[in-house]
Amino acid sequence: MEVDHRKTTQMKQEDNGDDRHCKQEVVDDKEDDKLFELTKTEMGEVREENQRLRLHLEQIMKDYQNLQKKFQDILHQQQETTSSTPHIAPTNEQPQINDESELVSLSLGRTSSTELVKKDKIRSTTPPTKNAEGLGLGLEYGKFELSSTTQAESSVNPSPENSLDQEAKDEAGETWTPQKPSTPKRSADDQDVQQNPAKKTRVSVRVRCDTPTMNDGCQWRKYGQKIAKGNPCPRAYYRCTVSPTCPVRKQVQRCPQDMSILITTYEGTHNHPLAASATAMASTTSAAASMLTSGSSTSGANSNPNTVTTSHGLNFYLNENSKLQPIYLPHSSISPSPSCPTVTLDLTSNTLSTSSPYSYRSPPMATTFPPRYSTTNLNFSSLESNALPISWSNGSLNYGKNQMGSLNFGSTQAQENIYHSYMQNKNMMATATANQHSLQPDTIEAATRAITADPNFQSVLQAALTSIIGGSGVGLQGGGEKSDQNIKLGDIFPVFSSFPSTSNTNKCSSSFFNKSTAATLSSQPAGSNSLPISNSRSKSTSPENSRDHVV
DNA sequence: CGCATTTGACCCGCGC
DNA sequence: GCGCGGGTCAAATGCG
Repeated sequence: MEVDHRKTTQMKQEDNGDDRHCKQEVVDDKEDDKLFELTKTEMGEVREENQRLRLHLEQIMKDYQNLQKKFQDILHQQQETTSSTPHIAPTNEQPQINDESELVSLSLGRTSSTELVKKDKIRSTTPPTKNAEGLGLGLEYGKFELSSTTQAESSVNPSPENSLDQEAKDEAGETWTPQKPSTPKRSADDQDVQQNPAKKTRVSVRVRCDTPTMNDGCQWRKYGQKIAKGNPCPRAYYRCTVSPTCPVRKQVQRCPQDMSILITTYEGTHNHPLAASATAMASTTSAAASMLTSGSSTSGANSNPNTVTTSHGLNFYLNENSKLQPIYLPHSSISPSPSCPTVTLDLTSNTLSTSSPYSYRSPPMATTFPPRYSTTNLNFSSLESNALPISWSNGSLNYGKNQMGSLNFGSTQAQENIYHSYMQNKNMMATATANQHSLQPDTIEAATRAITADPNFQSVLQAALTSIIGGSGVGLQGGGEKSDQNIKLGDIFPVFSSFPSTSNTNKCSSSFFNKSTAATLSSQPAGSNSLPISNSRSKSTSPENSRDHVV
C-alpha cells in the first residue's frame, strides 16, 4: 500500500505538466489513501483480536493448571481413603464390579499438556494407580477400538498396555480412531484385518429421515448402488472421503415397511481426525459396536444359545444372522452380511414398550444353531418415559450418593454421547424387565449399579468421552465453569440439521434427538431415578418379539 | 473442467 | 462346478 502510494506520488511528479494526468492521479491518490486507512483500521482490529485470543489462551491454560491441581488432589485423597481396598481386576479380564461399594472412575487418559483435560473421578473402584487409574472404566482417548473383542476388553480394562504411557506413544492422539494400543498404526486395510480377523462389526442406525441420506457429519462418496434381494429400495454404498485411505464404508437403505425410515449401516473405523459433528455419530456407533463385542459372554447356563448374559446378570438376546436366521427379517430392510456382527441403533421414535414395527423382530427362537455373529438392537425409543439418572441439562454427571467428584461437561456433545450411552443401557434394562411394571427401590438401585458397572456402558461412555476430547477438542471444564463453546445440537448431530457435506446435502430429523434436547434433567443421584429395571430376568418388551433384542 | 453420481460389469463367498 | 447375491470397480454421464 505504501509502495503504491509512493509510486503514485512519483508518477504524479513526473506527469506534472500534463493536466489530464494530474487530475487522474489526484483521484487515484485519494482512493489509495482511503484504502490505506481502511487497511490500517483492519490491522488494528486484527491486533486487538489477537490480544483477546492471547488472553483467552492464557485463561484456558490457567484453568487447565487448576484442573490438574484439583485432579491431583483428588487422586491423593482417594489414595488415602481407599488404600485398604483390594487391588484392581487383572488386566486381561473384564473389571469385576460386584457390590455397591464399587465405584466408577473416569480416566480421560489424555496427557497432552496443550489440551484441556479433565481427569475426574466419580467413583473409584480401586485406589488409583499410575497405570490403571483405578478404573473400571479406562477412558483412554484414542484407544477405543471398534470391532474386536480384545479391543472391547481393553477398552474397559485399564491394562498397562492401555495406560497413559502407551497412549503417549499412540500417534492417533489427534483422531478418534480406535487404535489398538499394542500395535503401531497400520494402513487402513491392515487395520481392518487387525481389528477383526473374521469380520468387521457393523453398526446399523435406523432413523426417521425424509432425505436420501442421513447427515452424520462425515463426508461420503457414493460408489455403488444395488437393489438388494427382498427389498425394492436400492441400497447405496458410500465410502468416507475425508481421508483417501479411510476404510469406513456405509450402506444406506430405506426400510421397505416404512419408507420414512432410513437405515444406515456403518462399517470400519475412521483413520483420520473427525469433525466434532462426525465424531459424535462415529463414537456412538463405535460404542454400540463395542457393546456388541464387549462385556457380554454367552451364558453357558442358559438353555438358550442366543442369550447373552452380561457380567451382572443382564440378559439380552442375540440375533444371529445365520442361515437359520433369515437376513431379511419381517421388519428389517437392510441385510447385514450374514457373517458380520451387526448392532442396530434404533433411533426411530416408536416406543420401546410396544412392539415397534421398526425394530427387528425375530421369530421365536427354535434354533439350536449357535450364534456366530449377532445383531443387537439398541433401541432409543422410549426415552421420554423415565427420568435420567444423570444430569443432562447442567452438564454435571453424578453417579450415586458416594460420588467422589462430578464430571462436568462443558460440551453438549459430551452430554449427547453420554445420553446415548445412558439410553442404550436404560433400554437394555428396560428390555430386561419387560413384564415388570412396579419397581422396587432396591431394584432400581441394583439396576443403577448394573448400569454404571456394565462394561458395555463404560465402553459407550468411553466412546462418548473420546468424542469430546478427540473430535472437537472441547475440553472438559472443571469447577463448574461453562465452556465458551455453545454447541448446538445440530452441530453435534448434524444428522438433524443441515448437512455440510458435499455429497449429502440433506436434512434429517429425528424425534429421538428432539426429545433428547427437550430433556431437561435435574441433577439427581443415580439411585433415585425411576428406571424400569431389574438386574435379573430378561424378558422381551414386545409380545411379538422374541429372539432379537433391543438393548 | 473437475468432481460426484450412476450403472453395468466384475469379483468373491457361500450354498447347493 | 454352478448359480446366486452382496459388494466393489470403473467407465460413462451429469452437474456446477
